[in-house]
Amino acid sequence: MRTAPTILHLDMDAFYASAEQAAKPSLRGKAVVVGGLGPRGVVATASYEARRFGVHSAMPMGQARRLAPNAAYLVPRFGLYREISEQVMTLLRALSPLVEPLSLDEAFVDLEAGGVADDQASALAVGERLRADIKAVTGLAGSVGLAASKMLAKIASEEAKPDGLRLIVPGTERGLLGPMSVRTLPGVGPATGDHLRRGGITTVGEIAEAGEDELVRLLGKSHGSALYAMALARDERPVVAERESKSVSVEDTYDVDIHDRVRVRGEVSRLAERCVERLRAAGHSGRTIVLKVRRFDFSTLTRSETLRGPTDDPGVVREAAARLLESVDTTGGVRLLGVGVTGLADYTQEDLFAQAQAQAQAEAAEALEAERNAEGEAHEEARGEIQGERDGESPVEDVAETGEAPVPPAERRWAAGHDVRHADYGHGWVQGSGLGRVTVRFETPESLVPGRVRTFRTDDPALEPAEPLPLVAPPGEGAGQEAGQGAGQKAGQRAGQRPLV
DNA sequence: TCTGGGGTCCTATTACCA
DNA sequence: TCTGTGGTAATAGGACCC
Repeated sequence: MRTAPTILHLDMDAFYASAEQAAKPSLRGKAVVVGGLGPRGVVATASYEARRFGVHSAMPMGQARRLAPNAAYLVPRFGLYREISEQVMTLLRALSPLVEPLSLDEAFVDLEAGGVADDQASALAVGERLRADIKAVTGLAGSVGLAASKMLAKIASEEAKPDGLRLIVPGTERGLLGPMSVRTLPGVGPATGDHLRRGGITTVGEIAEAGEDELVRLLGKSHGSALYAMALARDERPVVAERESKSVSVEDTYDVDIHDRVRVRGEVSRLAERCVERLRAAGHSGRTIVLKVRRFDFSTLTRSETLRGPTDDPGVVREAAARLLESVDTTGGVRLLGVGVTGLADYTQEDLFAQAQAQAQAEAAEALEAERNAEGEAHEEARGEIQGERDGESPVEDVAETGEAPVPPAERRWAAGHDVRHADYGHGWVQGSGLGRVTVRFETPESLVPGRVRTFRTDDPALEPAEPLPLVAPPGEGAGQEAGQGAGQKAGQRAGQRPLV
């Protein structure tokens, strides 16, 4: 057990929403909700202003709109968040080689391994400087927790929010934890929380009092003893940099349930392709294909199939997914479909090719033998994993692909919150769209006052999608460095516009 | 008025093999 | 040859996290 608080946990405050507020001056100080905007969307992040209305993460969007009808509703822009995240992670890695990112907006840092802090005072200094650096580089606020273990550092940063720093002094952990809800502990969600409550346990202190045997009885060996240890503030988990991923998956929830079996097959095929794209981009191949189906009644099931060797061939994955689908009843409709690959390997293309060839040969020989043995009697159900492309004439897909190419509606092409550029008015972002119109607010992260709002036809040739601008201007580059940006924006300032939101 | 998308880990059951 | 036995994969589901 460490005796100094040298594990740091950083948590960016309301990350997606804060990034959008930094990018869009007109949203600063206002309720902002980022998430899926479709009929089945949920909230990814709500700004602190929106939280005052009761909006929070994972809440259905419809409910959020009822609670905060005047908030700004935006679709997430992961490209932007990833860039900001990289800037933050770079600052963290300057502190220590041991940085463990948990997501785009969270990470652990082992300060001791970095040699930047070995006692309370130095840890505090590092934490405060880090927060200042993050603000200077990204313009955003992050909260820092410092403690002797991961669990406590994370609890500390939670307590520090928003825009704060908290250090848990070694030796005070048990007293601090005792009165807290069991839900504070990592790994205790709604189900485990209910379980414990039924066992008469609602606080961390009560877990400690109950004893390990009782916890194991309630929750099982692994979970029970892990939780008991946490309740005693025992957590020896090291900070691990570079955890390699174990699976890759894509899934889509549809705005309305799909009933048509042919469409279901078509969607599964598309998902398989997208999954393989991601798999390849990550330089991986995988051996187990997983199909996920959520039915109309929200019941979810998975079906999986393990191939004889890893693959990154879209045809192979598509066909495995299609086979798995055949074992699933979709009458009644499906709301979600997903395709994933696990059992990842980073085989090179060459290896894969050689392996596929060897396998094809082996199976050809096998098939020949079978043919000899089973005198013309039907094809034994050789599942033909690797050499799937052999039977390329799949009638199923031909049918599936006859579906007309969907024309993206205006709301998709001009997604709320995305950046655009207009030939005359410069840089702005989509405030809303529909009915052949798109409304744009012309402002940049540098704008000092909310920008002016204009409405265009969705097919206006002067309007085009644009990349997000940096939230903080790089040194030496002032505002207005973007040609054309000034015009619309300054016009708005001059006229003192207070556009409606 | 319902309930996203991307993951991780754990558990139970079954199959298979030596 | 029959019957356990134990280990390891594969499969399915569920909880949890951000």
